[in-house]
Amino acid sequence: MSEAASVPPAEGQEPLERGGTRARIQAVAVELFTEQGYDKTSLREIAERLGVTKAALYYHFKSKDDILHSLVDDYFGQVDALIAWGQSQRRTAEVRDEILVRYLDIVIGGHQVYKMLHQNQAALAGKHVKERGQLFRERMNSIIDLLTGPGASLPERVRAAVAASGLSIGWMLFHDDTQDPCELRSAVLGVARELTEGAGPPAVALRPAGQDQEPAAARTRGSTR
Amino acid sequence: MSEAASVPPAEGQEPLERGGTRARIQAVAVELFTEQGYDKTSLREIAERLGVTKAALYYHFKSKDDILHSLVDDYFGQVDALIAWGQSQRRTAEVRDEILVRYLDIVIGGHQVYKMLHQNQAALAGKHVKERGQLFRERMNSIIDLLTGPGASLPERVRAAVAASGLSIGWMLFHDDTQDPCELRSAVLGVARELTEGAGPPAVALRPAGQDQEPAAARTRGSTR
DNA sequence: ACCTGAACACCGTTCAAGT
DNA sequence: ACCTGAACACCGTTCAAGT
Repeated sequence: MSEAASVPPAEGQEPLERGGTRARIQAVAVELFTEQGYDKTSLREIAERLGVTKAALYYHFKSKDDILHSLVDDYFGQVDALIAWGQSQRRTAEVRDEILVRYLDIVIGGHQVYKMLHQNQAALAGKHVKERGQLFRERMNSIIDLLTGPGASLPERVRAAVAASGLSIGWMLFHDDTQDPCELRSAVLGVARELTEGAGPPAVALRPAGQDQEPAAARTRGSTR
Repeated sequence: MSEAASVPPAEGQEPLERGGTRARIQAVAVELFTEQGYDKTSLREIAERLGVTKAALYYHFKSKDDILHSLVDDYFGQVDALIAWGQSQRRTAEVRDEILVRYLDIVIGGHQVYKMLHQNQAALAGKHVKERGQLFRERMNSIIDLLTGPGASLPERVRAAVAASGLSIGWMLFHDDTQDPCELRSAVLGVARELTEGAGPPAVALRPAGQDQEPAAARTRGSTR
């Protein structure tokens, strides 16, 4: 049932768990947090489903909050890696497009966790509003910077914000209803691309002026297929 | 401090509150729910801030959940009214634009409550997932229908979804940082308009073909100023 | 190393009782 | 009509103790 792959996974900063109880706790937690919400899920429920006592959970995690944050770290770690990658690249249209694609794939891959996080934003915001609570906002601002450049105007930044958050919103909104995820991926990506193309540092005209035939019509409808 | 207007407000379906204790509870609740989150806010805190006991709150509301839902009803009532209005109108480009404007103004007017609801989505999803929990999704689907028409393709529906949710996301994301809300309103609205123009039932060409000068350039950048 | 049993303060909710 | 005081089951957390 909860058998790991035959080759042991590369050891991260977490101590390697042999019995896998820690991972089983995470799996049950992400399921219940998504179904019922973080605060409505009690540690007793998690413990009962695993056949242990409440107190046993405290051997593996410092607190209930710590379980949630172990999940958060996994997800935002991917986003942070993407942002770091983007910051190391030159600011070209190709890189900006690649950021959209990679960000969408992170959202798609972490669909379950992302949905859970999105529903439980309040639980992420601790009383000490120093680091937490602004998790989404911080990342979004970094992504906006990558998509526009530092000195962009407000309308340009709004376009980038709607493009990036539109990827996740669009995916989450239609994912449960669609029977063709591939088509949805293309549609969502198409909208985001449309909002970001022509963004970035003010470029000189690339094509010699003169033959601007049918420039609007081709962009208006989603021609991703 | 908490003095009502001199002219008594029109009586709704709620029993008219003379002392205004009920309204005071709502005001304190919306504040604390936004700051700390629904689940992290205890009834004791609300009661203490009002100088009453916990049990006193149960005279005005059936439960803690009931306080939250009284706030929800106020907000979604406005959205439902907009949707009903939209459904009674003809499906023209003007009506679709008016829907965007009115929806944005609802978001702006209910900024505080909207932010609170968005952060506490998990609290809204009861265990009985019949009516609740899908509050946002239901409304969004109705708005998408109004902006596109029933037989729209997936890319068209995604465009409308990103446009509508972009209004609220864009507003929430930049509102705290901007010092010119009017400029932000224009920028956000501009992006949404760009995503919805050309939507709706397949229209015949409105202008006689022939003089399509510079159609794309003016639309590409936000020319709201 | 991994888990239990019992205790702690706090939570939402109820209800008889007061004015 | 409006509110209190005391009780209820449940929650997250701790900790000495077991293997």
